[in-house]
Amino acid sequence: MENLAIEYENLDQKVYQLVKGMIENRQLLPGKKIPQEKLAKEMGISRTPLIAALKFLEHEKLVEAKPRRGYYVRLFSIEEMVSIFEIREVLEGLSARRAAKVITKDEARQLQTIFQPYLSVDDITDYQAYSRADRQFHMLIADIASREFLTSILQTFNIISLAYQYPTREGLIRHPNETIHDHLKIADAICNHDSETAEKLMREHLRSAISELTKTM
Amino acid sequence: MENLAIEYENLDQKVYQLVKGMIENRQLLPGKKIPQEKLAKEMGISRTPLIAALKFLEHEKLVEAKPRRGYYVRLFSIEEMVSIFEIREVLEGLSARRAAKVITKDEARQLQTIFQPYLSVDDITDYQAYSRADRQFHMLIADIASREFLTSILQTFNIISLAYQYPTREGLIRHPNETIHDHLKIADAICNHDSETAEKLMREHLRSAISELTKTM
DNA sequence: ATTATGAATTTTGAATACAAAATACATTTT
DNA sequence: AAAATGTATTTTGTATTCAAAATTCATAAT
Repeated sequence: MENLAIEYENLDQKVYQLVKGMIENRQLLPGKKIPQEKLAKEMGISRTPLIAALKFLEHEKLVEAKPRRGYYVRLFSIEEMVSIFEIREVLEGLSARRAAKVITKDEARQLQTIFQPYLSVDDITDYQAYSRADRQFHMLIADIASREFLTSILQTFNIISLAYQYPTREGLIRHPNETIHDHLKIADAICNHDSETAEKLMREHLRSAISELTKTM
Repeated sequence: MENLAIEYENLDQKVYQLVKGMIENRQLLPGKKIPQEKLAKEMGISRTPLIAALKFLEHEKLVEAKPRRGYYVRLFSIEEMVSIFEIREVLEGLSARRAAKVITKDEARQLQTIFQPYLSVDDITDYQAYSRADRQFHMLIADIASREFLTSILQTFNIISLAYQYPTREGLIRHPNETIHDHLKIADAICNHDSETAEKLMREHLRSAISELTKTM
């Protein structure tokens, strides 16, 4: 009677992923209007599933709906960025704590790998690559934590994505030469199952971004 | 050139509020399918804006889309409830801290008013009314905090709403006779601008719900 | 030359349309 | 009677349509 259910799917999620990707790699720029007809044509679909995807993104605050005027890629003020990082502080602190409790050997290897390429470099200049690594790092920790969370509630907040909309240096607030140390220490704490330290370090890491931001206000 | 813009609006948000309300007052029950045609007719609109609203609710996890099968009101397992409360712990802790910093005289009065009716009662039996007060209390704190957050990022998570989907006693996990004291102390701390204590008490309050929940697992 | 006006064009919000899939119901088979 | 099958009905996902609103662009007025 109940389903060993074949799971079907609809276009919503695929289109959502695509558009989100376009925002993340700056094919769609903050502040710019999203051309519905054009985009839909490019993807070979009608406006209906595109609008569905935009609704998701609107809810994630990655996109803004201006009624009768269309959808725009969200552009954050410094003040809003501070809010985003305050929320990240507590949420990713929780992620780090939980990740430390449930991480597997394999995931630990993955986590350690991300910043491997930068260990021997003493001045990091490729911001784009480092920004990608940074995001990957924070996302992976959220993913690991979310496995045991059973729901993937944490990622749906998507607060991490918002953070990279900062207008300079590929969304990086502090210089890679500084943050690389934070990242390595956090990774160590998580891999050593030291949940208390992991939470503490992650919070401090994000708090540093906040002080940096408030300086520019 | 730029707008002192008249702000227009569309049906999405109104329909969203309506459907959300129906879920909150249990006119639509957890696990039950949402009858689109019927609902749309009742509201005097087409399915288009209703579906838009359901997409929002899906993203908030208040509703679940089963492709080719429709939308269902979300039913949470105990494990998922624990996750929800872990997230509430850190997020509402942050809210309480910020609220304590920015609360006005007027808002303080409002906050103190919510549990006024229960001060003289020594056995609270109207769970429905108390549940409403409880939600109002947590929401108000989030609102106050969000004013200074500039974006209303915090409420959009809507994690608070999820919490009341718990299947017994109108979504209340601990008995009102116990929680009333927590609430009064939290309100006091916030009204006295004691942000540290406010955060600590709010966290403890939610942590108690978590232990209660884990007992039943 | 800038600013204002207004028609022409494009875009939006929402209803409607419709094929494909799911569900409900009746009928037949075991 | 229970299970399986087939048919009718309903519902879903997506495209299409269309009026109302916004934008663009050309022209006229200051």
